Amino acid sequence: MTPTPDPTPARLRAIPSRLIAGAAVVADRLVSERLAAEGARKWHFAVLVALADAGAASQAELSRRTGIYRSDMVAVLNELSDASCIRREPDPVDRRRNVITLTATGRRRMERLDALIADAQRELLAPLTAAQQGQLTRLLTVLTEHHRPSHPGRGEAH
Amino acid sequence: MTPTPDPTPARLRAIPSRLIAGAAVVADRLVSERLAAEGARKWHFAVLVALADAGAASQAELSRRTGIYRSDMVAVLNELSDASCIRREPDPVDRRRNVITLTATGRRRMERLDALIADAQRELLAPLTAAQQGQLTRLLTVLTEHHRPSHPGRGEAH
DNA sequence: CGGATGTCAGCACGACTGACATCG
DNA sequence: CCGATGTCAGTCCTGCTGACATCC
Repeated sequence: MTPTPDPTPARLRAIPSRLIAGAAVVADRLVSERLAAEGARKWHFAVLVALADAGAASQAELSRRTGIYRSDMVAVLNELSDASCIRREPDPVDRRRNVITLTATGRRRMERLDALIADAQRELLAPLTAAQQGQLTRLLTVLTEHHRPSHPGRGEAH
Repeated sequence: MTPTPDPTPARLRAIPSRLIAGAAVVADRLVSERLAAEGARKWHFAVLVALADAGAASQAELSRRTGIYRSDMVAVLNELSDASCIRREPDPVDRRRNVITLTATGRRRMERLDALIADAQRELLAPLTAAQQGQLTRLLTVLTEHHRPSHPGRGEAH
């Protein structure tokens, strides 16, 4: 009957950083569960999209596109390679680099995962109206954009 | 000169769960850095507030109020106890329990940490107008409230 | 030479599980 | 007996660091 009153003190519930953290947990669970059903993780999807949308690249470049550390990128690419989603070949013009290429299998997989993630987003944002969903993403975009590593103060002009 | 163009593909940047995750990283860094300057972590603050706002309680009850697992609560309380912020005494009426009480030292520490965290929130939300800050917290409240563990579908009425 | 690259080993943390003894 | 409690041990994941050999 009683709607399970939240035992969390109001003062804690009102802290924005805590709200964001809570939302992140929910969002991550939603996404990860769907992807897990397909044996994938979000990093796989991120790399696949980075390749599909911006073309073949070195591992370091993929790190920058996705935000994955280049140390961790190794394992992700190994898994994607084992699943024939990508090819990893030495760069003929720069022998330090590997050129990562998306395969047809990889593209199909990306599209499949894309659908799963879109579902998760829908479920995540379901409690909000369409207008509110737009507001939220806009606000978060401004916020994160403004807090980029290269954006500690307010700009790089000096 | 060029403002360091974000190499992240637009498709990835537009995913709400990714936006939220990014914001969570920023928020967590901001808060944790401030607290680290004082040798504290967010769990310490959460427990102190839970005690100050809702009164003395058992460890299990504190777990529910703060969201910290009762396994991990042990270490947090040990640290708070070492710093004389709380007292941990066996409950005379239920000998399984410990009664956790906030000390005067603990209350002062809580107030100190509260100020630090408020600073962090201000910095976090600085890129938004006051109205937008209100919108964001409201939207996130609705979202998280609606995705509570006891709230998977849309309500407990049936 | 300085700097980038791919790789590996390892750390610190946080969420979480399992087990256990105690007790209501 | 069932269930809650406090505690400990240990797992898994992730963000991140350090080091190293290779190469521009």
